[in-house]
Amino acid sequence: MRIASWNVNSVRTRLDQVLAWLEAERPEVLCLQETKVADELFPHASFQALGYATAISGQKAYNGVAILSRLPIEDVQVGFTPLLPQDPQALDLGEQKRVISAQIAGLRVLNLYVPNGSSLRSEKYAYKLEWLACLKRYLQAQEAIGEPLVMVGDFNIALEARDIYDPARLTGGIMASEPEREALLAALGERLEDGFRLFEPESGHWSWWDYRTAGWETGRGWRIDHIYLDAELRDHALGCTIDAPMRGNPQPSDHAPVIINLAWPPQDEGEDDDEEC
DNA sequence: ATGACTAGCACGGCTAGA
Repeated sequence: MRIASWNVNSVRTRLDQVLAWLEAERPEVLCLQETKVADELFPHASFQALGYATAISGQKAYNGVAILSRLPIEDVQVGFTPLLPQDPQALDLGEQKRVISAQIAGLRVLNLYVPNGSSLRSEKYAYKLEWLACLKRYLQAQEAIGEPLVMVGDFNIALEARDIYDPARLTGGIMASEPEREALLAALGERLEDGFRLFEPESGHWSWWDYRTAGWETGRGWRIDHIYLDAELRDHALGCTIDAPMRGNPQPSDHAPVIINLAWPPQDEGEDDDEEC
């Protein structure tokens, strides 16, 4: 099965592009970030017409996440609070709609829109670090449950020099500062690893290009959209790609889709695979 | 050093993104 992640920068503005991409690619699951729409205005019917069930957590104008799936969606959870019921910060952070998860094909699919942080001196940067600290607690609680985990989203962090077009200039700034990198690494722990880096060690692969600097036209990008796998799912990973050409569309999102291909559900490895003659 | 461009809200010029 294939699971994709795409920050669409408004699901309504991008609706035709998202529908066309779904028809062309037919992933089992697509996780959206920055849907920028209140739940009552989410375009459920357009996705259902293509065979995708929807689970959403949105708000007016900002943020918003959604899971679209051709496989049945079960046990949808919104925000951090379902796994951190006694955590007051988890409740406060839930005002911004950035977290949704669901059980699909026996997997826990967790879709995140990590705060950007704006600049290192901004209150939003402190919020980003608090949010990541809460994510760490959340993932510890999730690990205790024992479901296989795929964690996707817009992380708004480039973890390494090879994830930025000009690391010499940009390292240390927003999306590439040591505190936010450490906070994300602490949340990942020993458990979660970047699916893209299982297959591609080289630099030059980006998932976001700035509108303002004509980043796409000049090849200046960042790899800030990630798909993380636990050890069990790493054993089933077949490939991970970024559909960069989508950034070259007319009126594009500033992000491109990232797709992981998993050999899941696991096939029986026993001897009862005898075929009919 | 700063801004660029895009989207939402609402219809003028902000906020926010990254």
